[in-house]
This record gives sequence, C-alpha cells and structure tokens, in this order.
Amino acid sequence: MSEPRARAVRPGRSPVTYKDLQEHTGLSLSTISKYFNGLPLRESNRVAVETAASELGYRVNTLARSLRTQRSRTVGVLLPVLDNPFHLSIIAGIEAALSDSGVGVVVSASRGAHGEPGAAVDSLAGRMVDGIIAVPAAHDAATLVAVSGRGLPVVLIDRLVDGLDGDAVVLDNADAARQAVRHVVDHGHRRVAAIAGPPDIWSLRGRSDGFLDAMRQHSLEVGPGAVRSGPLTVESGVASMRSLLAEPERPTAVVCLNYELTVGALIALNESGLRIPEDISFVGFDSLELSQVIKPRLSMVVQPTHEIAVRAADLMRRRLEPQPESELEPGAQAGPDPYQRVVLRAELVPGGSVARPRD
Amino acid sequence: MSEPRARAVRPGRSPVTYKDLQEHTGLSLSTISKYFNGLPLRESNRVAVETAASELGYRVNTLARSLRTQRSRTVGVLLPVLDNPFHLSIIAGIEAALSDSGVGVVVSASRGAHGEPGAAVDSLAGRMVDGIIAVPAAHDAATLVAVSGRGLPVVLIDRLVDGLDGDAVVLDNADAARQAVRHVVDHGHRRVAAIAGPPDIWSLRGRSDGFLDAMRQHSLEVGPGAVRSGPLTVESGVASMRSLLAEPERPTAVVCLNYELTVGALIALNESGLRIPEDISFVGFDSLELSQVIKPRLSMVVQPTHEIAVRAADLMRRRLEPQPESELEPGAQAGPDPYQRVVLRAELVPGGSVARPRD
DNA sequence: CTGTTAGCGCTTTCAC
DNA sequence: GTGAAAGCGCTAACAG
Repeated sequence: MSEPRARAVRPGRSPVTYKDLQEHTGLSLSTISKYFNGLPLRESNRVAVETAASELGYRVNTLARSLRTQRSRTVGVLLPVLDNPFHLSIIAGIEAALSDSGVGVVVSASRGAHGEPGAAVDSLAGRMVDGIIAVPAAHDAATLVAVSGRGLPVVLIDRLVDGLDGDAVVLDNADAARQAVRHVVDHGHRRVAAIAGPPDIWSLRGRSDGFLDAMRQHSLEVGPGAVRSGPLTVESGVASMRSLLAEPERPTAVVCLNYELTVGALIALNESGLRIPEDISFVGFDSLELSQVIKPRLSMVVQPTHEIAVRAADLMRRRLEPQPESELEPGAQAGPDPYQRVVLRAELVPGGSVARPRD
Repeated sequence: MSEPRARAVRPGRSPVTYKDLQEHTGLSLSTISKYFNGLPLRESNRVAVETAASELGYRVNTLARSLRTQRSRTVGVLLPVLDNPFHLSIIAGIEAALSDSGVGVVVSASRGAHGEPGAAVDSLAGRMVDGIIAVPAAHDAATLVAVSGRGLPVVLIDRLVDGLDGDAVVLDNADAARQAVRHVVDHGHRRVAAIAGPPDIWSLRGRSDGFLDAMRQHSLEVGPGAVRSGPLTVESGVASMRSLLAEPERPTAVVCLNYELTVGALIALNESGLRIPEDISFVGFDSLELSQVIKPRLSMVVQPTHEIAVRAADLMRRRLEPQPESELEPGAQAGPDPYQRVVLRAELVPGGSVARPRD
C-alpha cells in the first residue's frame, strides 16, 4: 500500500499545454490557439496569453498541430549516405533555404545495406513530411514512386530514377566530363583515362558517357580499361589509380568523375611518387577545397552544390505553396504544374595540375 | 450550386488509416493497433490485418503515435553550423548508432545570426524529441538549460557550457594541443606559434591553454602574437597564417587547433611559396583526409570523431531506456544516474611536415 | 472577437 | 484474445 509510484521515471517534460494557459488566463482554447496562429485578438487577451506563455515556458507542440492540420511544415531530405561533403552541402543548403520560410528539415539516410528497401522513405512519410527532397538510391526508388504517386511532392537531386516523375535538379553530367576532356586535350594529351563510378548510377553514367563522347569527338582512342569504374569510395579511387599507373602504356592524363574517387586517386598518386603535372596530368572533381591546399593547385570540375540545393528547395517550396489561383481567368484550368527539370552546369576551374605531356 | 469543390488541392496523401483497415478487416481499432505493436493476435486476424495493410499501402503515422504515447523515439541533433566535416561526421555517426535501436534523428542548426536565440532548441522540443544531442552554441545555451531542467535528456558534445549539467563527451583539448607542441619540440623547434580559435568556445580555449601550458613546460617563450585567435573559418586561418609569416621573427613551426583554421593556414602557406617542412614545420588539426593527399603528408592531430558520436549516442540511449531496476535490491534508490563525462584523447598522426628547423 | 464542439490517427485502460 | 470509449495537444467550423 505504498504511495502510487511517481507517475513516470522522467518528469513531465513540458507538460505545459493550452489547458494550462487556459487556467491561467480564463480564455478558451480556441482563443489561445488564435493567439499562436497570429489571428486577431483583443489586446488585453493578447498580453494575457503572452505573459502566461512565457511564465510557464509554453512551447507549441508541433506534433499535435501537424496531426490536426495535416501538414507538418517539414520536408524530408533523403540521401544515400551522410558522410560525404556533397551530401553535406546539400543538407546545409536546403536547411538554410527552407528555414527562412519556416519549413523544417529532417534528414534520413537510405543506408543501402541493412534496413528494408524504402524504409527511410516510409519513415519520412510516417512523419508526415510535406515533401521529400532526395538523392535517390536504387534501394528506395520504388517507395519513392509510391509516395509520389500518392501526391507527396518529390524533388530529385543529382540522379534520376526510371519511372519516377517529379521535379528534379541535376548536373549536366556529360558536359562536366566533356569540359575535363577538352581541358587536357587542349594541353596536348591524347592518352587520357577516366576514373568513373558505377554506371548504374545515373549521374555517373552521364559523366562516363560524356567522357567517351568527348574522346570520340577529339578522335582519340579509348583503350580498354581507360575508363575505370567502381564504387564511389576513396578505396576504389586508390585502386583505380594504381591500376592505371601500372598499365604498360600509362595515360598521360587522368580525370576523376567524383569526389571520393578524386581523393583516392590523389592518395595513390602521392604514394606512387609521380609528380603532378610533370609526370602526369590530373583533373579532379568537386573538391575545390582540396585543390586550394595542394601544390600545384589542381584543375577541378566543380558542381554548383549550393545552387543545386537552393534550386531544389525552391522547387519544393513552390509545390508546398497553396497554388495561387493562376491567371485572372477563373476557368484557366492550369492543371497541376508540369514537372520541372533544372539542369545546371559544372564549371572547370583550371589549376596547375595539367601541363603538356612530355613524350 | 456547383459540386462541392474537391476537398483540397492536393489529394489525400496517404489517407490510409486504421479506420480503413478496420473496414477491410472488420476488426476493431484496438486489435489493429495491437498488430502494429507486436502484441499477440489470433493467427487469422494477424494475416487479415497484414494483407489489408499491404494492399492499401498502409503506413503508421508516427506523429499520431508519438502524440499519444508521449515519446517520439527521435532525438534531436543540434549543431552550430552544418557545413563542416566534424559536424557532418557527428551526424553520420549518431544517425548510424541510433537507427539500429529504431531511434530517428532530426538535425537542426542553431544558425547563430538570425533566428531567436534558442529557436532551434525550441523547435526540437516542439517536435517532442526524446532527447537532444548538441554541440552547444553560446546562442542557445540558456534554452538548453531550460529544457534540460524540464527533464529532457541532453548530451553535450565537444563543448561544455556553464550552468548546463548533463552527460557529455568531449576531447581532452589541452592534451591534444600538448601533443602537437611536444611533436614539434621533439624536432628541435623553439619558436612555435599556434593558430587558435575564439577563446570563448570551451574546446578552443582548452586547446589554447594546452598550448601555452606545453610551451611553458618546455621552457619555451611564447611571444606576443604567438597565439592567433579568430573565428573558426577558413578565411581567419588564411589571415592568421599570413600575419604569422609576416612577423620579423617568423616561427619555425605552426600548429593549428581546428579544421577550418588548418585549411586556411595551408592555403596561405601555399600562396607564400614556403616549403613544408624545409622552410616551416606544420601540424594540422582534424583533417586526416587532407593530410593523405598532400605531399609531404602532414602531421596531424586527429579527434576520434566517430567514437565521439557513438559514445554520445550511447549516453543518450541509456537515458532513453526505461531505467532497468538497477541491482537486486528493490529499495536501492539509485536515484537518477549521475551525469557522465566522457573524455576522449586525440591522436597525433606524425607526417612529414615537421622537420628540424634550419637556423 | 470569443467559446463550444468535434475530431486529426493512434494507444490504452477496462470490460467482455 | 477482442472491442468500446476516452483522450494525447491542437485546430477549425460554427454559433454567439
């Protein structure tokens, strides 16, 4: 017959709710609600609520609000992996762009291996996000299609996936690779190799294709093994570069088509003892920061990552808006906006890592 | 007298709810709920719910569940800024560690400048996170104290803030700096400078103190301006290094005490034309990846970032658990667990960027 | 402008 | 085992 045990181990968090404000002010719940939604209130009531709220340390419960209104003012950002500067930059850019409009961001990693396919998407949907901005992994393409079909706005970044329609902002990948090739060809290189990623990723395939295309346009031969493909990891970059260097006819210039691969290639180059650009010319991808720190500064293809994020955020914001009655024409029947596909160009930042080949 | 306008512009998302499952199965809401919570059900009913759910594409609504249960199985991760590899690594590590326990993560940036102080914390609290893991900015220390006081578990990373108690995992910052000093001193340097951060950030102050302390222990003089402090930005690193190099008695060795500062210092060094280590010795901080790519490889103080994240996640998980009845003793009255303070050591990875000074 | 009322989708006693 | 009913914290009609 002990005292009833304390309710729960952890004390009531922020048990402060409209009810408490109600008791302290004598106002009705709906009036209080109006206060927190910026609706007009009699001045005296305004301050009453205001003071009660700050005294009690009231904080609106977003969950309850979202449940009721059926919109969370939150978008999900879905990325294949988190530990990667490109993705980081995407998060940061989106977060900044959206938080100005009072929209929150919850990030989620698809975590290729474990976890059911699509689990990440489901979890976001279960959080009632108002939309999803994704760098889609093959892994959760199907689920993305499903939620998109149900009317959840989806904005794709960096990659496209078959069967999934929606707004997208992507790089002109072929062009990015072509710029790199032109850069080395202009310096007189003819034996050029690429360290590419897996061809089943849309963006990487685009870059590989662009590479091959550019080589063809310059009437250069692409030997077997001149395009190394492998996973998007530093290790894979190391391995690719090593094997490239071990070739009997070693390329005089190597271009990398992704950040991790660039880092790996540089590590391998570093351990090989070869000098850049005297012994070999090099073009990296997406690692401007690296480039500035290395001597000579590296020629680098850089994506406008921040702009990518901002454009994606813009597309999403447009979908979230209550669709302004377009035109004056009432029957204009614009239908749902057609999907937009924003294509951005990469920029080649020349450095000192590309020079005339010696032989 | 037109038809009632279509309910809403955007079609009903995932209008699938228990009610729908109820209609399709004839079971009661509570039975359906039991299914989704793993409680025992008659086999026939189990499959009934199962098939209905997959046919309709049902997804449980986490928001509603959280509202009802008063726990979201989500922790907030609060960072001063997002675009920084250390913080990225923290996010990735926590996300990975926690998602195994089915706990979600929502990240938030304190965004020093605009936004009210503490807005980020409030927003997390409003999402009913079960706890907050934070690299606290001065900006939101007060709010953190407040929510912590209300019983929300808070785990601090990297920095401590006055008046805020809670679990924490931090670096032995003084030791990190001391290791760097010892490293260069062992190579015979006596004129050593540090590029430090703002002393009002706990971790950076610890590193500066450690630097000064180590210098003293080695009976070395610390000239005025031998410790440069400034904001944690690449630009500030550039400026600090430049001004160090412009000194009449230029230091023979420079140690950096943070990642951004390291990058900035290297950029300045690069443009100065000085050679590492022939003209100047250098120790960087936290940029192992950089170090591998640069020739010579840089001596580097590296934090165990991944372990930091994992330990923080562990501390949080412990607070979230329903406190196992500790001991066999029923009346043991352990009280709330005392706060834990995990202190991790940085590691000095020697490279080729430190050599005997010439003069 | 304010109050009453009925839920949002889910969990949880409490009877059966 | 299962179902009926109450309610988490909030908003949105609708009267007054």
